[in-house]
Amino acid sequence: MNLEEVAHRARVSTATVSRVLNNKNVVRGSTRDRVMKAIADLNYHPNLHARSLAAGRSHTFGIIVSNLENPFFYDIVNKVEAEAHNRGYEVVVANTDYRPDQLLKSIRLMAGRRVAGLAALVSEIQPDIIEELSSANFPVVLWDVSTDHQNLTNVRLNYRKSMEKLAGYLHMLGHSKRIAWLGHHVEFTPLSDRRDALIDAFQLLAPNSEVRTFTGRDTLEGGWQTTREMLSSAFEPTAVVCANDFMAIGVLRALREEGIAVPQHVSVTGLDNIKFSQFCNPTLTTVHVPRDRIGHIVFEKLFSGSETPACHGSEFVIDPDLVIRESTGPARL
Amino acid sequence: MNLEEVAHRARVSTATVSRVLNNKNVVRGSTRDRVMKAIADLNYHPNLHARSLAAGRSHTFGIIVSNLENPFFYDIVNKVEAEAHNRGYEVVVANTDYRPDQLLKSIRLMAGRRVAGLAALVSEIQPDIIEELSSANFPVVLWDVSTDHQNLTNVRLNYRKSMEKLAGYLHMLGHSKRIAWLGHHVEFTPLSDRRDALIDAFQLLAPNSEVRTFTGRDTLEGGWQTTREMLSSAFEPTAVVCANDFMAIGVLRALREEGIAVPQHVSVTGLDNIKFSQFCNPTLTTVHVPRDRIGHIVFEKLFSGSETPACHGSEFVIDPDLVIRESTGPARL
DNA sequence: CGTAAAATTGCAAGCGGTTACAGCGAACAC
DNA sequence: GTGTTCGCTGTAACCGCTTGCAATTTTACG
Repeated sequence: MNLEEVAHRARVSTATVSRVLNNKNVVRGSTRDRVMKAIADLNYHPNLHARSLAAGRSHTFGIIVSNLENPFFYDIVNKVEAEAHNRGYEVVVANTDYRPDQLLKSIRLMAGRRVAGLAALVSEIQPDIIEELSSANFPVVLWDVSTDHQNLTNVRLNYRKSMEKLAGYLHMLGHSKRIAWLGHHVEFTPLSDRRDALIDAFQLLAPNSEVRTFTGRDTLEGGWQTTREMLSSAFEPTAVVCANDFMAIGVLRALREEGIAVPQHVSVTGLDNIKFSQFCNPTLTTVHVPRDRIGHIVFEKLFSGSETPACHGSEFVIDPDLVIRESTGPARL
Repeated sequence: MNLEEVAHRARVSTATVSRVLNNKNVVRGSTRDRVMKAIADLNYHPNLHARSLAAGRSHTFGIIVSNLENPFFYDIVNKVEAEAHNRGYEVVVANTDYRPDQLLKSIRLMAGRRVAGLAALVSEIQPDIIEELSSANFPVVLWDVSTDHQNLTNVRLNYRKSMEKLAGYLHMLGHSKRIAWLGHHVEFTPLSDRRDALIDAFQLLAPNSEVRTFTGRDTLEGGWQTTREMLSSAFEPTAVVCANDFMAIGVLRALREEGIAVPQHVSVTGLDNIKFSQFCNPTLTTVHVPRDRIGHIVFEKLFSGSETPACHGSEFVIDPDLVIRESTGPARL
C-alpha cells in the first residue's frame, strides 16, 4: 500500500498525491477531491520513514528525561507533547534512569531518527555530551546545565533562590541546628549545586547549623530507604530537606512507620510541587516548579528553532515559589 | 554524513559497511576493523528512517496506553521497554487520554512508523478498531477486550475473581448495605464489566446491598472530585470500591479533608497495587495486578510474533491477589 | 481567436540505507 | 594445470516519498 497505488486509483501521478498529503495548495480542487477519495477508499497511511527520509526532516521532537516515573518529568513531557500535537508534531520520549551511558545511547538514537529538535532534560549530562550536542543541526534544549554554550538553550531552576526561601522559612520555624539534605546522585553537578545552595543559605542564617547529606535513588523507595539509613545514624535532624517531592513522599512514609510525627517531631520539605504532594498525608511543604511553563518554553524553543534555523542559545531561569503545607512546623527544641 | 562517506574512508563499498553495521558475519576481520574505525572516526550514526525503509521493517514496538500518568500503565510500559532494550528493540509510547479519536490517530501513526508490533493497552477500544487491527501485518496485543479475534493476543485481568475477593473481604468486615463504586468512563465495556462484576458479587453475598456508581476522571483530582460529589449526595456508603489505586488516593484525600476517618468511618479499596498505595496514609487495601508479568507477556508476544510471523492469537488471564492494608476495617453500623 | 501568463500536473532524481546477485581471488580436489 | 567450491566484496535495483524542473492545461486579455 503506497503512494503509487493511490496515484493509480486517482489517475494522477505520485507527485500530486504527495502534494495533496502535504497540503501544498497548488492542487486543483477537483483533483484533490479525487485523491482524497482514493486515500480514503484504500485506507492509505503514508510511510513515515520514507517521508522523513525524502524530506530530510521529521515532524518529531525527541525528549530525554532522567526518570519518567517521577511525575515532575512526566508533567513536562506531557505539556511538550500537548503543544507539539497542536502544531502537528510528534514527540518521542526516552528515559535514562540517570545512566550516562543510556543518555548517550538515547542521544544517538534521536540523532538517528533525525528529530526536528531535542530536549535533554537530564541531570547526568557531561561536558563532552554538551559538546557533541552543540554541534547538532537541530535545536537543543537542556535542563539545569551550567555551561552556556552557543546555540543550546538552557532552562534552569533558580535553585539558589529556592533554597534561600526554604532555608529562610525553616529557620524562621526554629530549624537552625541539624538539617538533613536528602537527595540523589550528588555526583552530578546540577544536583550537588542544589545541595550547596542549601548549605550556603543555612550558613548565612545560622552559622552553627549542620547540614548533613544522605543520598538514595530517585524513587519512593529511595526516599524511604535513605530515611531509614538516616534514622539509624546518630544524626537527628529537626528538618529534612528533600531534593524533590517524589523522594519526600518516601520519607514521610518511613517516618510514619517509625512513629515519628510530621511536623511535630520532624519537618519535611520537598521540591517540585507534584500533584501527589497535595494528596499525601500530611500534605507536603514544597517549592513550586511550574512544569507547564517549562514545557511551554521547551516546546517553543524546539519549534521556533526547527522552523527558523537561526537558533541562538539562550537561558531561561525559572523562579520558584514556596508552598507551605502541613509537613513543616516549629522545630522541637 | 552517510554510508557512502564511511565506505569511502574505509575504502570499501556501502554494501560492506552495511554488512558490518548489521552484524552479518560474512565480512573479513580486517575489513570489518577498517570499517569500524571509519565509523568511529567520522562519528557516524545510521539514519534510522533510511534503514527501516530499505529493510521494510523497524526495530521498534509501539505501545498505546490510556493514561500514562497513572503509574499502572507506566509500570507496564517500563517493563516492556526494558525487555525490548535487552533484545535490541526500541519502544515508542503514545497516550490517548481515553479519547477514541486519539487512539485512532495513534494507531495510524504507529502503522505509519511500520512498527514491528503494537500493544494497545487501552480501555476505549471499539469493535471497528479491533477489526482494523486484526488485519495488521504485525503482531498486536490488546488489553481487556472481550472479542477473541484471530491473530490478536489479548491480556486481561480476571476482574470477576478480583471483585469476588474484594467483595468477599468487605462483606466479611460487615460491609453489606451501601457500597460505592467509584470509577471512570463506565461507557467503555471493559470498565463497566468490572463494575458489573462487583455488583454481581455483592448481589450474591448480600442481596439487600446497594452498589451505587460514581464516576470521574482517572486522575488524583478525579478521585477527589468524585468523592466530593458522592458526599454531597444522600448516599452514605460504608465502603468505597475504586476502579484503581490512582483514583483511590484522591478519594483518601477528599475523605480526610472532610474529617471522615478511614477505615473507622469508611473503608476504601483500590485496584492495581501501584507503589503509591503503600506510601499513602492510610496505606491502601487493593488488588495486586502484576505489571511486570503483564509487561513480560506483552513483550514476548510482540517479539516472538515479529520474529516468526506465524503469530496466532491467544489470551492470557491475570489472576489477582488481595492485598490487605490499612484503608479497610469493620463496617460501622 | 491568438497568445502570454498563471495554474496544474508529471517526470525523474534523489533521500540513505539493504540485499539479491554477480564477480573475483584463493583454496581445494583431481 | 584446470575446474570447483568457498569466502568475501562490489554493483545496482529497490524501499516509499518529496520536490525541482519541465511540460501541459487553464485562464486572462488584447
